[in-house]
Amino acid sequence: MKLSSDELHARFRRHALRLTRQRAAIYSALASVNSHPTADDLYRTVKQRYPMMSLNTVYYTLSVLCRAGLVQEVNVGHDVARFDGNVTAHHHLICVGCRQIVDVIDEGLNQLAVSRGQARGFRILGHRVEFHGYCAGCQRAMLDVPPRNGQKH
Amino acid sequence: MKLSSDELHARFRRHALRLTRQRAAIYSALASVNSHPTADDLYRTVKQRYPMMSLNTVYYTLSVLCRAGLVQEVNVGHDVARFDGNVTAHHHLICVGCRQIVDVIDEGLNQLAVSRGQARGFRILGHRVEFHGYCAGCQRAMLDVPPRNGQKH
DNA sequence: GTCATTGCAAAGGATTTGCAGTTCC
DNA sequence: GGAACTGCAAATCCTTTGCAATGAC
Repeated sequence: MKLSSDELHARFRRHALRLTRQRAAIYSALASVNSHPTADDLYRTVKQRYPMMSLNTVYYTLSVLCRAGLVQEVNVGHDVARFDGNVTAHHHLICVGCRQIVDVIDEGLNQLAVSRGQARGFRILGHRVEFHGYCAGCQRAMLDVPPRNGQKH
Repeated sequence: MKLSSDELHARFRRHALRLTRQRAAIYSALASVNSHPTADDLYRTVKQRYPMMSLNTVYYTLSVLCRAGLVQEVNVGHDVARFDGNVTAHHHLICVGCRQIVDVIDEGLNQLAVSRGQARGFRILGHRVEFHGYCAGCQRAMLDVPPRNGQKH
């Protein structure tokens, strides 16, 4: 959903972050979408309104926002980094066909813990669950076009 | 643990993979260790016995083994890829300090499922759970040296 | 006014690709 | 014998870094 200007200012102030036009644009774009875009996706989106925006700034801003906890980085394999403006507890469904990422909200998954015996003295800060599979669209596509060998994923 | 030559041949044959000296060395090195090495770690290990080994071959071999299911790629953030010769169901404990990865064997975690309502038509193939935290060693180190600001992670 | 942030260009580094020679099945 | 694998070098691509100019607080 769209973020109000007041809310935006409040969030940045709460985390003691300077609010620049670029940051507002990048964070708003990310927070208003649930598609887990890459840095480059965000760059292209934001550049439409701020043509002087540099990709570097997108990366730098995302790293600042990540560190502040306003944004989360999501990993799908070792390809490009993808970002998530939703920092409430949730997990992900990942399509190994088209790489789309869908949020999973499930209180049970939020409560997972490692047994004492397995924890090996770790102090656990959090956890992530990723489900891998084929989304509805990719399943349909596989029915239409029979699978080939050597297909990546 | 060390892998017998017979078992090695059997595994490769079972997956219809050609067994070369390089592949034997790479796979043995990975299967006999539980430290989740990078491609470069494996390269350096294996190069000691096979000095002509190329890093490219390590990458190529790992990709073949991954696709065959003899090896698993593990992601820790978006830095280097790390590999796991243990392909039985298990999950990971990841130290955000020193980046070490420790296996978690827990039947409960293996049984996780997404509720029908959340699955959005996905056909789930598998899932992974990552616990993030500080290992015992990093906790001790933090006590000795008080934390600084701006510390990555 | 000060210091973080920005934009540009260039560097860095993990991984992939092209290709000729070699080797396994 | 032929397809797959290997090694070398070069290319690719995401991300980071250096640095001077700018702008937020």
